[in-house]
Parts: sequence; C-alpha cells; structure tokens
Amino acid sequence: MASAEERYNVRETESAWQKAWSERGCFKAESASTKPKYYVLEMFPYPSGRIHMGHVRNYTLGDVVARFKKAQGYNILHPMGWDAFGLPAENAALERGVHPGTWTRQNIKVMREQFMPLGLSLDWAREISTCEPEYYKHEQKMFLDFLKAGLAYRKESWVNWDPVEHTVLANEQVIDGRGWRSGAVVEQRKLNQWFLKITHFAEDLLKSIDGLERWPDKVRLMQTNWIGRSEGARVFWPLLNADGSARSESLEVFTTRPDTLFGASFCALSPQHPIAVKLAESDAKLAAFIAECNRAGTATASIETAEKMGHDTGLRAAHPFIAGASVPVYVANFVLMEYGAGAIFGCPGHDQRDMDFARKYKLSVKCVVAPKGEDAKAFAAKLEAGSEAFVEDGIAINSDFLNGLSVNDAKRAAIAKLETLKLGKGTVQYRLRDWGVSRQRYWGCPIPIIHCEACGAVPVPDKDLPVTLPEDVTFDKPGNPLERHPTWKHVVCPACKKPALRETDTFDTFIESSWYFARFCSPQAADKPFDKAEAMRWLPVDQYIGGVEHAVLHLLYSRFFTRAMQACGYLDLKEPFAGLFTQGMVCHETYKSPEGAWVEPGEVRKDGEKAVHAKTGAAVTIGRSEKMSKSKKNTVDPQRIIDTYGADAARLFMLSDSPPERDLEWTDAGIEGAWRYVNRLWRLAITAKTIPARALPNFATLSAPAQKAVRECHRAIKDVTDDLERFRYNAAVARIRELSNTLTELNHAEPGTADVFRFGVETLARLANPFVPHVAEEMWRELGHVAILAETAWPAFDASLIEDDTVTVGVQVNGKLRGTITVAKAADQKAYEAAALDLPGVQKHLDGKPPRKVIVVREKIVNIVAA
RNA sequence: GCCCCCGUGGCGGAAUGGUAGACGCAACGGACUUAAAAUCCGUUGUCUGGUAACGGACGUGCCGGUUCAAGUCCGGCCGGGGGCACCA
Repeated sequence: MASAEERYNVRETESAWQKAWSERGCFKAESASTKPKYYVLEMFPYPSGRIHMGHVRNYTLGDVVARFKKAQGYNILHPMGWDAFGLPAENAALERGVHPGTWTRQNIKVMREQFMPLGLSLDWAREISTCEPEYYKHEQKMFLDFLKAGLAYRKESWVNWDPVEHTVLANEQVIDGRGWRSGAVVEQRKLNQWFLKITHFAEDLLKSIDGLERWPDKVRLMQTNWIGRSEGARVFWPLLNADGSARSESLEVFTTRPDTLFGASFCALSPQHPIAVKLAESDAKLAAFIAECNRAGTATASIETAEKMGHDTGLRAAHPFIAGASVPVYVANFVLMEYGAGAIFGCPGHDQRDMDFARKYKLSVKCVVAPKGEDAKAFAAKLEAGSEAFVEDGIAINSDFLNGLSVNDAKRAAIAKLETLKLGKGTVQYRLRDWGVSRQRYWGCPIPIIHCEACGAVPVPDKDLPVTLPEDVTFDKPGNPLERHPTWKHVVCPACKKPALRETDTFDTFIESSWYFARFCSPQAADKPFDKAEAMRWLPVDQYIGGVEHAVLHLLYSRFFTRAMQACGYLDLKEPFAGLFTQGMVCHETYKSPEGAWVEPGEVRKDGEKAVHAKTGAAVTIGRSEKMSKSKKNTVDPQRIIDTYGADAARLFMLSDSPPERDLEWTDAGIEGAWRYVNRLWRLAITAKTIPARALPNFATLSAPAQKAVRECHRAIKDVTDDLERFRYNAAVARIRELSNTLTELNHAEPGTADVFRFGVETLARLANPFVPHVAEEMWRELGHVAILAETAWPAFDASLIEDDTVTVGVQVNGKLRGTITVAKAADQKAYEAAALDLPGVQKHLDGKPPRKVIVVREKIVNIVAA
C-alpha cells in the first residue's frame, strides 16, 4: 500500500500531462492520413463570461468519444471555437460602457483558459471566433450566392418584434408568445426583411429525417412536427357581392378536410389577408376590427384564451359543389395569414374552432360525417344541436356524391371533383415558414446589401467584401447603433454610383452556427469559407453533442444551410451531422431564505435533512433540483471544483452517476466519491508498480483465482467497449469500478497472483483513459510505459477468455427462484434438469410430486412447473 | 387540446422476456490511530419465523391480460416531465 507520504498530487499531475499532450501535438487532426476519419464536435459555446457545469458536461462527453475513437485507431478531428456574436455583448455594452467586441474577446480569453485545465483532447489550432471578419466575410459571400440562387429574398411582412431587444425574431425564437432570450411579449410589425428560403427544402428536410438513424427519436420527431406536413386541397370560392352579383376575384382557402365541403357554413379571412385589407379601405368598421385584431395579436400573451371574433364582410362565397348556394365571408381573428392561403372555409360540424365560431355568430351547423355503425340521422341531430364537433373518422353523409365514403376516400373523391371543375386541387402544405434573418442589432454580421433608390437592393461587390462593423458606435440610446452611425451607412450605389444607403440590419446569429462545422475542416482558408475537398473528407460530423434545446433551431437551420451550400456548389452533402447526442442538463437543489430570496449552495450548511444559512444559522428551505441558473443561484463554479478536486474527478462525477441523456444532479457527496475513486486508481498503480513487469504466464498454468481474474479483465474490456459505443457511460464507469473491486480482492486474498494483478491494473488504466485521462496516464507511466496512453491503442479482448466452461443459472419453481445450479456449458438439457431437480429447495416446493413440466433454457434459466 | 418520453431501495441508477436492485452515494458496525481525517474490512429492499444454521411471504406507480416466466410485451387508469399549440 502507498505510504502516507505518497499522495496523489492532482494539480501537478494534471497540468504536467496537459503540457505533455500539447507539446506532442497528440490531438492535432492529421490532414494526410491513411486512418479512417472521425469528426467529433460539441456545440460551440457562446462566450458569456465564464464556463459553467453544462459546458463541463458537454465537452467531457465529447472528449470521451474523441479519446475512445482515437484509441480505436481513427484520425480524429475535435476542434473548438466560439459562437461570438450575440445580444449579451450588446447588453454588456449598455450596462458597462464596454465595446461588445472588447467584452467578447476578453470572455473568450478567460473561457479558453478555463477550458485548458479540463484536459480536453481538442485541436486548438483550428479555433475560430465567429465575430471576426475572417470568419463572417465568408458568410456574406455565401448569402450573396444564395441570393443569386433564389434561396434568399427580401419582402415586407408581418414579423415578430421583441420590444425589449428592439429586434425581429424568427418563428423558432418565439416561445409561448415571448422572445426566447428577453422573455418579452412579442409584437407583430410589418417590416422589410431578408429571408432564407428554408421552405424550398421542406420536403427534403422532412424525408431525410428517416435517414438520420443516429439521432435521438425525440429530436427527429420534434423536427417532423415543426416542418408539419399536411395533405389537403386548395379550394377556390368565387366571390359574390351582397346582392348576389359576381365579383371578379375568387377566394382561395386551404383545407385538410375537403371531404367536409358539404358542411361548409362560412368562409373566413385572416385580418391581414389582402382582400380584407382592400375591403377595409371602404369599410371603417372592418378597418377598426382589423386594427383591433392586430393589436390583440401583439398584446395578448395567452392566444389560446383569446375569444374567437369575426366581422361579416357582407360578401358571399359561392359553394364549389352546390350550384346556387353560397356562404357568408367573415374576417376572423383566429385565421393565420402565414399558413395555407390565409383563409379558410368553416365546417362547424367537424372542426371545434369552426363550431365555436358558428355558435357565436349563429351560423348553421350541418353534420356531414357520422361514426361508422351508428344511426346517422340520430347522430346528425345530436351533433347539430350540440356544441361539440365530431373530428374522428367516419362515413360521409348529407354530401351528395361523397355519401357512404370513408373520410379518406371522400377526401380523394372531393379533390378529384374540384380538379375536374377547376375549382381547386390537391396540395401539400407545410407549417414551416421561411427563416427571417434580419436583426436590428449591432453585434452581428452585416448584411452585404446596398439600397439604392434607383437600383433597389444591390449586392455589395465581391471586391468590397467583407462589410465590417464600425468600431466607433454608441449604445446610449435604444435601437440599432448602425442605423444612427454618422457615416457608415452612407455609400454610393455599386451599380449607378449615386448616393445610396447600406443595409443596417445584421444577420441572425444562428447563421454563424449553421456552417462553422465546415469551417473547421480546413485550417482557416483565407480566400474561401473552407476547402471543399477537405470538408468532404471530414464531413459529415460523426458525432455531434449538445443540448436538446437546439432540437429545432440550430439543428434545423444547419440542415437547411448545408443544402443551400450544396445548391451553390460549396459542398456535395445534405446532412451535416450523421450522429447526434443530446445531453441532459446539470441540476442542483435550490435553497430559499425565510424571506423568499434564493440562497447559493456555498452559503448553505446541511445538517442532516435540514439546511441552514452557514453564516447566520437561519433555517433555509430546500427546494427541488432544477437546472443550474444564475437567477436561482443554484450554480456551482467548475473552476472551484477543478481547483479542489482536479479535472478527472469532475469528469468522472459527470459521467458516472446518471446516463448522459438524462438530467444530472450535482451533489457534494458525488464529487467527493469521484475524487476518492481517482485516488484509489492511483494507489492501485503504486501498488502494482512494485511487481516486476513481465509477460503474463500461460493462462493454463495460472491458479484458479488468477484465471478468474484474467477472465474478468477480458470481460471488462468487452463490456466497457460496448458501453462506450452505446453512450452508456455510467454503466461503463460501473464496470470499471467492478474490475477494480475484483483486483483489490485478488491482491488482498490470493498470494501468487501478482502478475495478474499488475496486468489487471494496466487494463484498468487503459479502460479508464477516456474518462479520467490524467490519472490514467499517470498510472500508465508508473507502470513503466514510455509511450503516451493517449496514443496507445484500445485494448483488445481474447474472445476465448470471455467464455467460461461453466455457467450458473437460476432454478425456479412456478416462476419463483428456489436455488441456482452451476453446470458445464456443454451440458445438455437433461443434465440441467437433473441438477435442478436435485436441489433441496426445489424438492421441498415440489411436495414430493413429479413436476408437470420442466422448461430448460440453456445458459439462462430452468423453470419447473409443479403439478 | 394534440404528440412524445418517464414512474425500480433512503438517494443516483443496473437489468438482449430468463437469478430484480450491478456500480455508486448515504447510513450503520468493525480495524488502524492518543485522536481526527484518510484508508481498509463488513452490513444494508420491506415484512416475517428461528438462539442459530437457515428459511418464508411480499416487492419495479395502480388494475387487468399474454407467457412456463413480465421492471421489460399488450390494454386501461393515475402521477411526473418535455415538445407543439387558433397550422384549418
């Protein structure tokens, strides 16, 4: 055993190995290599100031993958960078008067230094920072290429306006009617905006989800729902004036239920529908109603509680199937302009919203679908008198040529008829809308466009790229500093050379993260975003790791952007991430003082079940464990943990207690336990190094306990390897601990097993390497190895030693365990049966009678069914 | 409202339909120590019989089903979490 003087010096050991790895360039991606490639990437961090536990977990998970795959012989690309544009930098500028660039670059410096002691196997030579012109100039060029290819466009539209951030937000960035960062209730404004045509790829983005086999089902489902494919029909309703005379236009609606057309009792337009807007010009009441709707849309946070309101335009729409019939045309607050045609036909009998609307405005309700097997007349009478729509499958009734058809057949028949009449056609509608990328902010990539009165929106010529941000800006007033900069926006039109204005909006920062993974592939090409051949060699990312909060946003944008880059010749690739792993959050108990203020864990002293404030002694209530956040003050600073216990202990704790996809609760006891195990590993190595290194004697000559231990080692290699492949890191750590328990027992109890013990500790070091790389290296070195463990091949197991000659299986009587038998693996069923029936416990429960049946599943179980 | 996931000891969690609770945390007992820390050895699902050796019953949210065998599969509830949400 190690003497008292010999203690594991974490600090020195960890920094020494970090230095050794760095000096040797262990983790540099090889540009020319015959090894198969493996690209490991964690979602790059936003430089907010300091690293937090979520970062530690994220990068530790990726590091396990990288180190394991490296040991398995892959050429690894494991780069790091900074998602450096964003609003917090501007807020800091506002609050502290520091330039966003200064603040951001300072944070990067601090966080980079904080990352170093974690011992991550990163290739820092490829570090990128998205706020530098060397990075963002390429996306300006790409944007102009997208523009040429028709994948970017500008249009005036209603947009989500965040009144706190003073900027537009994408649909994906509005959560529960509030801005995803500010939490402010989002308003609707009509603005000229740049859009990227993500809908162009809607079908492909949806279909390709099937091929993303190494993505979590949850994320695939979320993207599927977000894209929201619906099959239905566009239907044209010729419009009539109040007096029944025909108007020149017809109203287009989208429906997924053309089978219910015979149940139509009204049509409704969105308040933003062009026809509604036009009618409002000569109808003051309607204009007031529309204004009211637009205001309500902005002021009401809880849209779902908003009452359905409508305004009768006086117009009528001619029914496509019933000659001479028509329905009233309303403008209604619940009809969305952005979806479908911005107008609907209402069938109250089979849509709850339409029912609500019909009851409120006393419109007719007609049942046109009845459940199969029920009395249609009675059902229809009940439905038409009630207030609940029937939305399930059934049989068409009261519907002329559709009568008797199922919902699906009726849909098909209705569409066919519409197409014959040229009053509609079958179509596919997506919920997905184009990605609005204009932001009225300073700290982002300038949109490379010049607005000229004569020439319109003119792209900035290549030779004038990049359009860089001016440094001399002020943040003393709300709004966009670029807009009020005295000179920056004043330029001449590249086409006509007359005075013109620069676009002062910047890109949504999700653009930078939509292609950074490709930039990493070729070390910082100056004249192009990345080298195509290099990118094709490394991409797709083999394993991408990050939080599930990006399931739709970043991950969908990147999938789109990759397709857009392909369309413009940058790549020949559609899917950027072949494998995705979404980690859980790092949580901690919350504490509150009697006054209701949050209390930091550092100020709380635990006294059994109770908690008290360390300084004042006042009782503190313990709340549920929640995601670490500054607002709830339940954070633990990684820096402090690493200073105290070292990176290995922090990494081990992150990996060992919970499955990586689940939330992890940080506890002091947990990190202590991890720390103890790191020391235990080291002591095992110190003990083992006193044994001379020599080849393991022939297996057959070993004592029985030694043989058993050797088998254990090989089984551990197999199990840990399997667990690593399947992201079962908590199970892998448990398996490693089991092996150390076996070795400790062996060393204590059995003399003459020294060689095997030494072999076991070596195996332990190699298996522990991806998880706790520093102490593993130290063990490896203590055991006399010169080669660095980080560059040593993953251990192989001997399949013949995995299997034992005998097997122990349970013996049940009527499904209840009554004993176990150990039999030769080669034994036949009869031998199992005989051994099982021989057990006293079995005899007792058979009560002297012969068994009715004996089920033998070799190497698994024996179950005896008693008479 | 719609869709998805999850319910296992005091706690985190193991368990290709085949010996439920691996591994760890906490707790308790012991060794070492003047003492403490550290370390090492042991006990630990619940109830219950027995001085003991050793047994018995129950047990994976609840109710039912399939099966020789169910934490695992199927149906129905209850509870928790997440996503979407006036998407026609």
